[in-house]
Formats: sequence, C-alpha cells, structure tokens
Amino acid sequence: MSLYTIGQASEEVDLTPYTLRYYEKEGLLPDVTKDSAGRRKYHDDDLQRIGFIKCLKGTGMSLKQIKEYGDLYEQGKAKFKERNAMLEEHREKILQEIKTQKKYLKMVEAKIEMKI
Amino acid sequence: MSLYTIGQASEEVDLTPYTLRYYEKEGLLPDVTKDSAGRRKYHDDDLQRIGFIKCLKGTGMSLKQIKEYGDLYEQGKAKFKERNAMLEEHREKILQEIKTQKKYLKMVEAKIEMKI
DNA sequence: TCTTGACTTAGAGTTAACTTTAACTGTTAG
DNA sequence: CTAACAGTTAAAGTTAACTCTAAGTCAAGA
Repeated sequence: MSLYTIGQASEEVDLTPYTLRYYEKEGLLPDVTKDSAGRRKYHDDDLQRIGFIKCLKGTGMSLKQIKEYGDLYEQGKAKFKERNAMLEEHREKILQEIKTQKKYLKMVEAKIEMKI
Repeated sequence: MSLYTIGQASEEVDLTPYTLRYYEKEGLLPDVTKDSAGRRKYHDDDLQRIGFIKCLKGTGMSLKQIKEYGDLYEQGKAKFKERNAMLEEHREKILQEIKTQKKYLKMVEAKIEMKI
C-alpha cells in the first residue's frame, strides 16, 4: 500500500489524527494531498517525513524549530548548508543530552543502592 | 555557608526563585524553614533534594510523580520498598530513553551524511 | 433508503510547568 | 531617615503541544 487515510497514517506513525492535522496546520507537513471528497491522503514520503519529525521532536527540538528546518528543506539544495548546520547543531545537543541522561542514570542508581 | 536565601539558592541550583516557590507550593519541598521576617532559608539538604528533583525531572518524571516519590520519602523506611520500586522503574525508563536517543542520533547523523 | 462511521472545518478547551503581577513587608547602605 | 532591594502572598497570565467539540459531508453496507 502507498496511500493512507488519516486514520491509517495515525496508526502507522503512532500519532493521533488530531496531532497530524495540528502538525499540518502548523506548517510541518506541507502538500498533504486530498481526495475528491476532501479527505487527506498520506503518501509513503509523508510518513517518512513524519518519522523524522518524531525523531527531531523526541530529541527535544520544538515544533517551531522543526518547521524552520522543514521550510529550509522545501527550498531544496539552495538551503542545504543552513539545513545541515541546523542538524549538526542538533546532533551536538543530542550527544550532550545522552551524556546528561547517563549522569542522571548514575544518580538514580546510586540512590537505589543507598538503601535508606 | 549552609543557609541560603531564595536568591542564593536559585543561583546554586540554577532555577528561578519563582520556580522554587512553585515547587514548594506543589509540595515537592516540604519543611522549607523561614526566618523571623518570613523569608525562606534553604539548607544544604534542601539543595540536595532540589538536585535530585532536577535529576528526576530531567529524565522525564512529571512533577506529580516526583511529589509522589517525595511523599514516600517523607514516610521514611516504612515506604522504602515502594520508593525503591519507583526508582527502579524509572531507571528502566531512563535506559530505554538513552536507547531511543541513540537511535535518533543515528537518524540525524544519517541525514547529515545524506548530503541532499 | 437509511444509518453508520470515518472523515472535514474552525475554534474552544486542556494540561504541565512555569512566570508574572500587584500590593505589600522587612533589611541595609548612604 | 529614606531609598533601594530582596523578599512575601494570592492569583492571574503565558506557552507549547496537543485534544476535543460541534456541526457538517460523504461513501458503503443492510
């Protein structure tokens, strides 16, 4: 299959239809096509894009920043540098976050071992 | 030094005075003492507690859950088991989260390398 | 044909976690 | 003595990210 209703897409990407419409309204998903009855039709590349949005969001990027990234993406290779700079900066942020999580993990483990 | 005004404590733990009062109002910081003029006085163990709150919060625990943990903590060793069960469950959540972050890191790195 | 169910929209409501305001009090430096 | 400053309170306001409601449309099955 390569076309999905909003219900099917929402199952596929594990987001509610509400959220998918919200993301679209916020400009994160441009060009979602509609059928003759006005119902959204998601393509595989839409799902891929949503997958990457989930990745950025899951690593702490705000929807506003994700939109900025998406807008650069829309402008193709003209904005390749800016886009990649954003990703590289974000990569550093993720690395830092993993470090912090590991530190916090140790704190929690120490507390568990403390037994008081 | 071992006593801090709210301003000093807020610098120490890198949270605003607003946030410290808010945490207290939400029951996360019981027994914050006050001086004769009614001003909060933070002790070293208050700062330690705030540090652990930041650890739990930074690993995705909600303030509501953090309060639950704190409430168990207040009840001493009677609730030791429950408390540690909470921490162990949270430990798993952190481990899972680190895994997810690493997966997302790879996705971002792949996108960077893609060069399109 | 009728009804069921998934969809549509605009706009209102919710939640968590702050953050600010207003009006006030007490401490300290000049 | 007084002005500036750091603190106090209760309550209102803010923000991000959803989440839901109301009113309606459309297609498919009994």
